[in-house]
This record gives sequence, structure tokens and C-alpha cells, in this order.
Amino acid sequence: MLYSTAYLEKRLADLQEKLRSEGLRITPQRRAILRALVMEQGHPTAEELHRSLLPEYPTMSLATVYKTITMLKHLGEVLELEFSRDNRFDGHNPRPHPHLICQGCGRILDPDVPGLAEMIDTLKESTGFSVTTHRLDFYGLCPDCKSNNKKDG
Amino acid sequence: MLYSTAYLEKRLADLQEKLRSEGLRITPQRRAILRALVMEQGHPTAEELHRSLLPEYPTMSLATVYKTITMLKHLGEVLELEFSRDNRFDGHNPRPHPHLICQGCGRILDPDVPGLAEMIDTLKESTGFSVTTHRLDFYGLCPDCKSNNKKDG
DNA sequence: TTATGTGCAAACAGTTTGCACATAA
DNA sequence: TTATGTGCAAACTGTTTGCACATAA
Repeated sequence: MLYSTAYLEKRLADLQEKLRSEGLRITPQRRAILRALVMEQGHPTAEELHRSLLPEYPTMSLATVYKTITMLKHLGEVLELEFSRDNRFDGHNPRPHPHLICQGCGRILDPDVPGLAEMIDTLKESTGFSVTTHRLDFYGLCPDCKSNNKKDG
Repeated sequence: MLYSTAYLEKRLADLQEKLRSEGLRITPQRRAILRALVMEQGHPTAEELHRSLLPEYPTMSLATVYKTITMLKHLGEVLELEFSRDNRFDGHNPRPHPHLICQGCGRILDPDVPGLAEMIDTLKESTGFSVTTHRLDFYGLCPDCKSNNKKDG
């Protein structure tokens, strides 16, 4: 997940433009939440976003974070990863895509999975379903956590 | 998901034997919950299980349903599908496997996904992760709901 | 100026837990 | 007989909502 600063600034500007074009107001809170969602590498929870914003915006409420994320989901600009506790949000790539989750450090990567589109086509053919979206999470240990485990064990 | 009655009865007997061998008590409630989990086609929620048991076991509490499911998860005999609301449980195949979920009728199928093992091997190689488990859900419309949609539209 | 957004606190829903009572072994 | 399980109600946690006040446009 290595986006250039220029790329991230462009994404942020595009998001603001989208709000504007939808007639939605651009408040300091929304600007801050957009920025945090875009700049934050990784897939933060609502709590994490809120916590990271509090120092600079001491009156920022968690409810506003949730409301803004909900708005962005409806605009199709944020992907929500639902876990049974602590959902996480992807403000970079709002289209469904596979995730690779390290059970050691919690890191979430967006790996390339070659052949996925073909797999879904096959699935459609064999089942008669129309497959419109998906949620694909692979769990394991990242290289770092694998070697740490060996040291500890 | 078309298991024969004989197969389901065997699964039920195996589960009871597992409890016995672990020194866990076989109470009427547990017997009933095991039976419901095994016989219920599909992937019921805790509430659905509880509701289906209430007529025959009017004093059955939702807490006991949860506690029994938790026990079965620890024994590795039930797979929990976590959604942000209303988790669902698979008492047939407790190993992680792909699901195909109809957004029309809520039906959940366990499709064959050829090439999945190879895909995971490739993922391991390209990322250096050890991939130990996964959660793979494909969403769409089943053939029935597709044609109903056409009629309604 | 006024429709929209914010922040607080309360509500909500699914799940878990503490504890007195019941019961399988 | 007694360690384990049950059922109730309360607690918990992440998320949503209602409403008075604030503010972007």
C-alpha cells in the first residue's frame, strides 16, 4: 500500500469535489475526516479515526465520524469491512477486493489475486447466480510475525 | 446442500460422542441444540435456532443457545460466519469454505470453487504470508430471485 | 437566512456474563 | 453428591438516532 503523496492529495481533492457536486457541505470536521481516511495507511476503525483526529479537533465527536463515513459509503467512496466487532474502512479503494490480514500484527494488505475474475465467472456459470460483489479475506501471518513467532517459540 | 438423513444422524451421533469424550454433559438442551444445528438446512442465526426450539422446549434460553454454540466452536465443530449483525452458524462443515449468498432471499450455499487451493498457494508465494484460514463470501442473486426480479421490474 | 451538520446523550441490538438454582453423571 | 449447566437479568460494545444548537453557503 504505497501511494505517493501526490496521488493521495488528488484523491482528497476529488472527494471534496464529489461532496461539492452533490450539494453536501464541506465542514472542518468533514475535511478532517476525509483527510484522515485518505492519508491513514491501512484500514482504520471508526474509533481509530476519531482518536487520531481528537488532538487537532478536540470537539470532534464519534457520532460525526460515523455519520461522515456513512455518507461516504452512500457515495460509493468508502468500503466498509464488517467484522463482528470493530468494522474497518478503506478510503482508497471502495470497490470490493481481497484482503490479506495478519493475525499477528493486525496489518491488512490488498494483495493481487490473479485469476479471481475467472474464478467468479466459473462460479456464475456453475451455480446460475449473478455474482455482484464479494468479501474475500485471507488470514495468516505476515513474514515479520512469522519470524518473531519463531524467536518467541 | 442435500445431506441424507442417515448422514445427518451420523453427524449428530458423532457430535454427542465428542461431547461425551470431552467429559461434557449431555443435557436435553444441548441435545436439542445439536439436533437443530445439524438438521437445520442452511446457516441459522442464534435467534433462529432459539425460535425453532422454543415450541418444543419452552424454557430454553437464548443464553444457553449462545453458550452451547460457543462450546461447539471451541471443539471445532461449528463455523461462525460473522456479519456485523446476526452472525450465522454452520454445523455441517466447520472448516472455512466459500459461501454464495443470495441478496434476494438470504439463502446461503456452499459452492464448489475449483482452483481455490492453488490460488491460496500462489498468494502465499507472492506475499510471503502463511495463509491459515479465510472467509470467502460471494454475493448476488440466485436463479429464482433473478427471475422474480424480472417479473417485478 | 436557512437548510444542513455537529455533538451530546440516550437508544439499540447482538452477544456475553454473574449468579442462584437445577441436574447429569 | 457435586461439578457442571441452565435461565434470568444485567452488563457490554459498536453503532445509530433524536434533538437543540451551530454554521456553511
